[in-house]
Amino acid sequence: MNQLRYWLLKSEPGSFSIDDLAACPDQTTQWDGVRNYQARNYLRDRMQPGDLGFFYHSNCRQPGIVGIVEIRSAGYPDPTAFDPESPYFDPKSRIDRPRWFMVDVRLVEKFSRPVTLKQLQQHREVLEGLTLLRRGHRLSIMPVAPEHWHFILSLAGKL
DNA sequence: GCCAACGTTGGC
DNA sequence: GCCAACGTTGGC
Repeated sequence: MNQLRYWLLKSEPGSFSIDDLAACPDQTTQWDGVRNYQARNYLRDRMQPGDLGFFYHSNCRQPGIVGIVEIRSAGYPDPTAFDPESPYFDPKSRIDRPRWFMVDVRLVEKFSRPVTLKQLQQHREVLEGLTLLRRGHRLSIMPVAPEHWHFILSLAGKL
């Protein structure tokens, strides 16, 4: 078994919030629709069942980390790319040569007290190198260093 | 392979 | 709604 990793997964609560995840059967969903190559590489090559991730709400009134999810599968081809009816359809992704990947994600817990982006920014020194805090970052899937993971957990009152 | 134009992201 | 930052596209 490889070392488990930590992640941060962004979602716009207007389209899919942590409450939406909580409402899913088995509190599990397919994390589909990722259309960025770097994020794709993480999904396809790095994520493994048992990894944990922060669920981050972006592009909303109060951006921040709202809970924890568990990665429940390795990466596998994202079928929405093959579906002409899907907003995520990509004709360049073919069944025999899939371009986009996804994983299954299950809710572990929703924080009673989210860790806001503002809070994270107040600890720039400790969180040095956290991709989320880098200027102009746009990755929707990013790795989180173990020390950052634990520090953020402490901000959430979980340690 | 360069690079300008364009579309998207996402905090504010 | 603004706009800076970024990724992608496509002409050359």
